Amino acid sequence: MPPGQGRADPYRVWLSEVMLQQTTVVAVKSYFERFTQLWPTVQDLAAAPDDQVMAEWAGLGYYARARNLVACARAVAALGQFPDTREGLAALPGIGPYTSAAIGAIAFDRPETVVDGNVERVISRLHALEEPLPASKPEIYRLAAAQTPTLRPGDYAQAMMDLGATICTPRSPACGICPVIEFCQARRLGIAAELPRKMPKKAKPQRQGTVWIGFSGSSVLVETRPDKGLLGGTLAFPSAGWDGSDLPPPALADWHELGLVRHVFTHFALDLTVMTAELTLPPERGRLVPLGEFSATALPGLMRKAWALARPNPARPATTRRHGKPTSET
DNA sequence: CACTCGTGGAA
DNA sequence: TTTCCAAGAGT
Repeated sequence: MPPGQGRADPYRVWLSEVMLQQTTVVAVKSYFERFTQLWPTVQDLAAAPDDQVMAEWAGLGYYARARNLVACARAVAALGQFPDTREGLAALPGIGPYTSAAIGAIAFDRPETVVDGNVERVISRLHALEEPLPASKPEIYRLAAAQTPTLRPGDYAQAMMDLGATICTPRSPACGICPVIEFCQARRLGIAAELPRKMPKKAKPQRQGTVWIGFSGSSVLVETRPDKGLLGGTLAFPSAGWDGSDLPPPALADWHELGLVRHVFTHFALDLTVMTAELTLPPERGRLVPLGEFSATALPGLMRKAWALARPNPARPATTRRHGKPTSET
């Protein structure tokens, strides 16, 4: 997508913008390449099975994005093409205020006001906004809209985001090489690095839970999680105690403890006890999958950590199978 | 409007 | 080790 060279493929713009929601470019890159290779067009993606898309998304996080991605692809396939207006785009699942504006500007050359975290920071500093986020968002949007050009709005939007990502960074902004330093009120006041101010965030509560990794010969017991809620729609091992569910083990068996997995979600931290057993009775939930057909890459990060303790042939045996406090407690 | 929803890298 | 946080959306 050379700057100023016509328009980018709406499908690729959409896919990349959705993947980049709250996710770094480095983390997205390989996923984007994989998705566009597997599904070159929105029609291809629309025809893909849900579980295959979920498996390819595994590890990227925020799994509602993957579920909305498929729903959106199917809606667009039914329409025949992507809507070319912000309103039309925003009506699709997984496309909100930011993404609809970004696609409109980048793919359809529309002068939409594109405001992401980068733009919020750049605008906050340019105008030295002292009011903390998120209360300052309406004012940020007004100021951003007032300086959005009608010429090459897509390049402008990406330039603003690149400025925030590479120069006007959250910590230690590189004001010395900033191309718009002469317009920056925060720099003039010497408070650039302190903006935007933010409301203090709540501490993360600690949760406990248990995950059961059961084997039956050369098969392992897995389940697909409900679409709603934590890790919604992902492949997982049966678990309980941490996500609102309080189910018993998925099968009556001689479960024994393998260790503890620590994981941090957006709004809580989790200590998950990993149990394993050889199943001699049919499981009451989940399904047995032959290890030859099982790949940990289809699991979300939390479940990959648990699998690392239970997998039959650890390529590299972990030096520590137990986390927590090795000192006391036997 | 406050809360839910992942993950991994950097300071 | 702890904290922050990254091209937000849905409810």
